[in-house]
Amino acid sequence: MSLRHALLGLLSEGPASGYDLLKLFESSLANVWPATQSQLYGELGRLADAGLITVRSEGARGRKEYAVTDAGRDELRDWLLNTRPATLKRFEMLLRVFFLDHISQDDAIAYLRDLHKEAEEQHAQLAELSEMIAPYRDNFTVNGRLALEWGLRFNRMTQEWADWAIAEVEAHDRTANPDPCKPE
Amino acid sequence: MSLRHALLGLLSEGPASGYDLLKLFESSLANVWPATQSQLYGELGRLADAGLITVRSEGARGRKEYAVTDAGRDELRDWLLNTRPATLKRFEMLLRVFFLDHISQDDAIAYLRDLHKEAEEQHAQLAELSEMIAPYRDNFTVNGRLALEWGLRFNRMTQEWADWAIAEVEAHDRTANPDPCKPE
DNA sequence: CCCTGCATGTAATCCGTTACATGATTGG
DNA sequence: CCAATCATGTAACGGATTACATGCAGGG
Repeated sequence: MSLRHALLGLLSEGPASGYDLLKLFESSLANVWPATQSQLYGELGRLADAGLITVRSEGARGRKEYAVTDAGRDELRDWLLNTRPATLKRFEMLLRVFFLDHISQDDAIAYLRDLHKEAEEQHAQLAELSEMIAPYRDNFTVNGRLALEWGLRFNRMTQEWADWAIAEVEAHDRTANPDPCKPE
Repeated sequence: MSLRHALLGLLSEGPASGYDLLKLFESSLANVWPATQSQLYGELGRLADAGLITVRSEGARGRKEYAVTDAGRDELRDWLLNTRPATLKRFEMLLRVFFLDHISQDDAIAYLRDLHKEAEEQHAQLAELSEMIAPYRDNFTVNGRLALEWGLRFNRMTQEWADWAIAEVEAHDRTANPDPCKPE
């Protein structure tokens, strides 16, 4: 239930509407915890029912401004202090690597080059974001920079790995097995 | 729908029962694409209905041995060649980093140390696995080693990042704000 | 004979995605 | 006045997790 805590965290920085929060998810949290509009409004309702947030005011166009309650703040702290991230990782990109022997060596290398390229592009995108937020000094941005640095290192690491993996696939001679898709 | 392709991939290495496949998921694919028993039997049924796999033989204790069909092999190749991984990444560990200003500096550092430790432990676990599979030379293991190397680099990277982040948090003096949980 | 491991299945529930549906306000 | 943006909500569907439920076979 991390969406719930993401919302509590964002609202702890200050009150906001569902729409405001959606924008925050699209900008700051897009690479870390994506969420859709549907999900967000649904969870806001549930948080309000549970008394962790309240509607502080209603504005134009049916806008509801939510604020976190003391109970909500407690819940956030408890999540941060007393629970550990349950990291069930699914990497489709790596799953494909397991089955690379079912396509030709050239296609396998093309796949790895593609991964390299994507990591390069995402790295560039994050570097740009890093420059954009450079002037800001608020707590949220300071924390965000820690996460961003992780992303930069992650993409650099993936590029280096892809280079290594390409060399590895090239070295592992499969010419003895000209039709690797049907090993029998 | 990657579970489907994971199953097709495993069955392309040779026929197996649901139980066999479950063991493979628990060993080889646990860190890349975890799947539960329920999910697996359900998907096997759907794959059989779709004609991508067939029951090659039925053994003792109701054991059904599945084998991939030509249609299934085509589907696997198509997945590998003509689709790109849709990487929606959710990192609860990083989400928490965004809200580190809601706990004390000491607690924040303790959290980062914990991440370091977990990465260290997972690295050790993967290194052990690496030694265990060292003698094997089959295609599946060769590919698996590529994925494993990514995991080793990932955990090394995360450790280095955690060290950097701890220094960063220590440098960012928050003594001026003695109650960072309630910034107002 | 009993325990462990082999072996399969179903049901409830939750979370996430996509799509549909609607309407108010503001700036050009 | 029209388009873009602000703003919220619901419904259908699919995938994942947890729990429940059952039973056979082989080794000690």
